[in-house]
Amino acid sequence: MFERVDAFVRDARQATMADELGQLLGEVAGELGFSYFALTHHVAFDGGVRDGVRLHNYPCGWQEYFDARKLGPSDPVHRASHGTSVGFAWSELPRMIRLTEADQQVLDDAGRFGIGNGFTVPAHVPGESNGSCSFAAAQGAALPEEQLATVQLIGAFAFEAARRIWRMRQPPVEQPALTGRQVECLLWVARGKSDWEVSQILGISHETAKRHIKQARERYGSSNRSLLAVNALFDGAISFREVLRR
Amino acid sequence: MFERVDAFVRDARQATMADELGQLLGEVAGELGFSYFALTHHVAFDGGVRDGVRLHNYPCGWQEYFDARKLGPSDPVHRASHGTSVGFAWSELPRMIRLTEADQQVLDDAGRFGIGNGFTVPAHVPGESNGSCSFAAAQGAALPEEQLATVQLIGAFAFEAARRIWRMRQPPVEQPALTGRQVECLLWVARGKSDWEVSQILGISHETAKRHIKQARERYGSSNRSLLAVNALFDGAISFREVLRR
DNA sequence: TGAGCAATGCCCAATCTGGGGCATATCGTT
DNA sequence: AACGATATGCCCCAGATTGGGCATTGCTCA
Repeated sequence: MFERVDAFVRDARQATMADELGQLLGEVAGELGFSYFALTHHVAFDGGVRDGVRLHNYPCGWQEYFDARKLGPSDPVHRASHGTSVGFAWSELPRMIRLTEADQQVLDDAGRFGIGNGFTVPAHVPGESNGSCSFAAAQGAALPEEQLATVQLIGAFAFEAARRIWRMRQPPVEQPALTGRQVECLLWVARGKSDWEVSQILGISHETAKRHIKQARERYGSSNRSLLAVNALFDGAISFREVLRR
Repeated sequence: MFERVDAFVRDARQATMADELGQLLGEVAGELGFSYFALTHHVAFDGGVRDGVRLHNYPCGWQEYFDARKLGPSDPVHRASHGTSVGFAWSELPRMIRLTEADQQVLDDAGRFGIGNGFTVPAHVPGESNGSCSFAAAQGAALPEEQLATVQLIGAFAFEAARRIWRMRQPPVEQPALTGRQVECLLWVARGKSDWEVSQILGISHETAKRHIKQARERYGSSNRSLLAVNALFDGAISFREVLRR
């Protein structure tokens, strides 16, 4: 199996086009005993090239179903993947997130489209949309349970290859990271401090603190400090651990 | 090799204490041909139990060197790991980030401590500190280049095991119960809406929206809406997926 | 059937925030 | 030497937020 993984990693590194990578993924998925694969960013797709990475061989109609409901960020499998750093079987979902009725509906509908049980490997890079790479059996077919380690590897390397290809396709605006001072201010903002309090804590003027916070907002395009805190937490610029420490 | 990985994953899942996991990591690192391992969150450590995950067997003195310079978030290897979703050899660093003189100094100093070349596997979970799991050869020794796939697997599963152990260690937080309306308002607050906008969206008066938001703040003891959003996200009253959907 | 709570509404006043603009000093890099 | 990025400072001002208080309606549960 290791040789197969190695071969996939080598091929994936060579690939220069999305279709090529899709082809490779389809082949390896089949060999591992899966009918389907799906490598995607967890964003709502509505046609733009800049939407994000997406490669899959799900049954006809599923993508339309998925997009019509804008499931990218809210699909239960995607949501569960936001809470872990390694792959998991979909049968674990109830232990990972609270499944709402809408979630259950999505899972049932997937079954109706012919999608059975599956494995999903999360792929998160700070500052980018969250993503994942899934492998699924056909409805009714058994999931090759012993393949989690292999799938974990294939999924991770496939996602990285996809990132590389998408970066080549549109190398554009690299989002300027927050400056050190902006992060410091941001931490205190997320801790509920006012501009003035932040200035006293950091030993700078009220106006300068305001400025750093304003620039952090602009970096994220956040209209106010609440959304700023949410966005910065989501992409890892600051973490709950730091913010709520002590 | 796959059996070795499987055995590690099984053992790691059983582990209930950090030291146990460290022991397992040390063993597998040695078997793979590495002298050192380091599994850590990328935060500045200053002694608190809540600082984050950190397990390593680096040479005596290195941790003090590292902490004195607060390298957690700025260490060049850590920084490089923030730009990828799969493991990489440290020899790739110059192609991944711009190495400043300070970075070069850190790498040179690591060599003086006896740390040679290594592999690092990133581990990111939205809303948590970034982290990674590294394996390094002794200074002068060759890096087992063919082990990247194995290291990728061990690193990922080890990090997840560490997250599980640290979560168990954290004291459980009791949830202030929010009313349904409070949660609805809160969602829009976290999305960056003003009181007035929330009132229009929910079809209630400006004053009533203010009231719900105020009461939600009081439930959490949050001094303002930014901290309210952070607290509510942290304990799961609202989730990134709901907030950032669409 | 009365207490408690969720949800709704309104008013006031002090403070905070967000959007402008202007300006200087210090770094690197080019 | 010029440029860009970062960090620092100050001013103005409209609108948003927060912290008080007061009051009604409908529901549930003991």
